[in-house]
Formats: sequence, structure tokens, C-alpha cells
Amino acid sequence: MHLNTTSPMSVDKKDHIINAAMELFAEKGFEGTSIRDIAAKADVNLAMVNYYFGSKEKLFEAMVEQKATFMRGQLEALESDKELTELEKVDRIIEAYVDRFLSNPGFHKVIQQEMLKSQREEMHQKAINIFIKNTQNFNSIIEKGIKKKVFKKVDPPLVFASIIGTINQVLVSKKVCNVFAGKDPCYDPYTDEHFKKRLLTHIKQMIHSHLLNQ
Amino acid sequence: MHLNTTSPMSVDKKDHIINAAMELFAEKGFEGTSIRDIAAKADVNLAMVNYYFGSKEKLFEAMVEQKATFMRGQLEALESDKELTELEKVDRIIEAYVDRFLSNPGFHKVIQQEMLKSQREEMHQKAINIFIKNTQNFNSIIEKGIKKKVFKKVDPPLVFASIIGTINQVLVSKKVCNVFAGKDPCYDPYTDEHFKKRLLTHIKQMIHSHLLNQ
DNA sequence: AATAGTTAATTAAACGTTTGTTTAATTCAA
DNA sequence: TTGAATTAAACAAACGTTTAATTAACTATT
Repeated sequence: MHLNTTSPMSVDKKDHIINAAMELFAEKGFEGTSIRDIAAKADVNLAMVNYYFGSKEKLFEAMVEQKATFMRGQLEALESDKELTELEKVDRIIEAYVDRFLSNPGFHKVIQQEMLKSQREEMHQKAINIFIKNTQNFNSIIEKGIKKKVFKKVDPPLVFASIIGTINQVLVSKKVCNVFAGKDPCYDPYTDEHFKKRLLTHIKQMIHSHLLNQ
Repeated sequence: MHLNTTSPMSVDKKDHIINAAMELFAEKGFEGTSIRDIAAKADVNLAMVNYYFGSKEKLFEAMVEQKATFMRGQLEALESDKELTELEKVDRIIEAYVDRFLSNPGFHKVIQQEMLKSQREEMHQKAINIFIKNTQNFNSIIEKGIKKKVFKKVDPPLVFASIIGTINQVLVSKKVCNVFAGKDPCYDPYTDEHFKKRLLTHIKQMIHSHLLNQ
């Protein structure tokens, strides 16, 4: 049995398998992806996947763990920051989410599929809990702004749903994006800085006019 | 071989199988659902599924066909309506989508999963095309409003993405909704008129302040 | 109205694949 | 030489699908 060796070789290989798996999960879903698919894409022997991760499900969990830790913690810091106004905090949150989602479209497609379904109850609940925590975090910022009367009386969790929902909707299909960016269907809008800026501008303008009195 | 009999008995049974399949597809995804699952849920013999539909994939297509025709055509009529202002049309569109999505959460979860993945290329492309058509429809209304200077200069396809994205985000998880509606996790918010009204109010207010000068 | 004939509906069982996983043997590195 | 890494092969289970046999429902004929 393999016991978390620190050999750089095998760590690279594990990462390599995780990346191949993530791409396939995003493209074909968890059940739609076979271990043989993953092994072929990562160009390793079939048995190596179970050797390193124990099972397909544990590989999935390892992949979520690795990609999730990659982007944790930043948002919690924002909430207690005394230097920023509520509006600035909202802008930072929007920027952070747009940046993260567009930089890791595959991962967020996987998570979204996981939240839509309710297979793998443990994983599902974990994703839900992270989302609830983020929403509560956002809510308390909005509510402070409402108390200070710099924000209108809005529905905080639904405002958050609109921000995340807009980005997710863009992630749902590359092809749809390209139609409205005037690009060919194979183009990748997510790495296009111009497209990112366009999305950011839209969300900020929409949320600003929703939040602010004028 | 079965050849589209008009006997009411078998039509009922086909519908019954389709409904069971849709619920399972929404819950577990296409690949995560076996024909044996479907047969068990519909309480019919395993072989009946292939007898009626030919294959699992054709059952899926039949299900999409049936549920999609159920809600086609209404939006196209709106666009050419001369009696309504652009803002009224936008409101009608929002109402129509909220109503449809909340009335058929399972179906829209299935479609969303299908759009996220790119398995079953034909199905995927079909869903994309419908979405593109709806977006173009929406765009032309917004652009008329901009020309008439009743709307601000916004990004029409992204405004549409925000409307649909918000509703989808709500659909993503019943559990998350219930946390913010103060209900227990098993409650069904989608059939709750109060929750529907709340979602409708949020989207309308947000889109209004984004579109209108004041 | 009863019956024979025909087709559709339904069933349990089996088919060949593919699935995730394991084994046992081999190669490689320290 | 020892233990990890890697391999091809095999495993049982689950999968979508098909078969062949049986039951039910309908039609036409008497």
C-alpha cells in the first residue's frame, strides 16, 4: 500500500492524475468518467489511480480538496477589514469570484454539477456548507451597508445569488459566450482579459445601481 | 416492436416512465441513473423501458421533447407585441422564466447538467441553440429600449445571463434556499408562493435599477 | 355471444460490455 | 536487498440491451 510518500516524482504524478480527472469530470460528469478514461488522459497505468487514491470517489475528494484549498480564506479576511467601505468590499468580492471562476472553469463546473445532483451526500453537503458560509459572509456586509443607509433595502442572499448565478451562467457554456463575444465556437473566452473585464463591468454596474440610492 | 399505439393505457405508462426518469436524472444525472433505477421508480418491468423508448438515450430525448414542448412559443410572441413597452416586456419575460423554472425544477436541473457537460453532443447543441435563440430574443428588446433612450446602455446578453443565472442559482440547491428562507432543509421552497414572490421582486428591482435612468 | 386468431404488452432470464477494484508478478530505485 | 512503483491480467458486480416465452387485449368470424 502506498503511504503518502514525499517523493517529488509521485507527487507530480498524483497532481497529474488529479488534473486529468478534473477536466474529465467537468466535461463528462463523475459517473460519466471511467477510471480508464482518467488513466488514459493522464497517460498512466489503470491501476495507478487506485494505487494512489484508493478509489474513484477518494480521487474525487482529493481533487476537490486540492482545488478548494487553493482558493480559501481570502473572503473571510475581507469582512472584518476596517479600511474598506461596504461598497468597496462588495466590489472586491465580485472581483474575487469572477477571477476565481474564470481561472478555474473546470473545477467550478464540477462543483456546480455536484450541487445540482444530490449523489455523494457527503460531498454535496460539503459544497452546500461552503456556499452557505460565503452567503452569510456576504449578507453581513450588505446588512451593515443597509444599516448605515448607504445601501438600499435589498434582499442580501438573493443579491449574492445574482452575482454567483451570473458568473455560473457564463461558465455553463463556452459556446454561448462566444456567440455574444463574436468569437468562433472553439475560442476560449475565459482566458480572454477583454471578456473578463466585460463581465466584471456588467456585474458591478448592475449591483451598484441595485444597492445605491441616487 | 412497438409502434406508437394510441391506446391510452400505454401513453399513460410512457408518461409515467418519463416522469420517473426525469426525477432520477435531476437527482443523480444521466449516467448516474440506471434503467433498473427508472423501472423500479416507475414500478414497471425493466424491459418495458427499452420496449417503449428503444434505448436509455432515446428515453432521455423523449423526456426533453415532452417537457420542452410544454413551454415553448410564449416568449416569441412577446417580442413582436406592439401593446407593451420594452420594460413591460422585460417584466413579462422575468415572470415567465421564474414561473417556469420554479414549476419544473427537475427538468431545468437536467438541462443545466446537460449544458455544463458536453456529453451527448447532439442534446448539448440543442440546448445551447434554444438558449442562444432566447438570448437573441431578449437582446433585441433591450436594444430597442436603448435606442428609445428608456434604457441605459447595458450589456444585453449579460443582463439575460443575470436573470437566468439568478433563477438557476436558486434552483441549484433547495437546502441553500431554505437556510435563507428560514425553513427546515426538507421544505420545498419552489412551490411556496411567498418565496416565488420574493425572488420575482428581487430580480425585477435589480434589473429595473440597472436598466432605467433616474 | 362465443370463439379463434392476431397483435400488443409484459415478463424473467440471459447476453455481452463496461465498470471499479484487486491481484500477483515485475521493474525500478535506494 | 528491500520496499516502493508499475504493470498486465483477472475479478465480481452492474450496466444497457436483447431474447424468447407468456399473458392480455383486441378483431373478425361464426
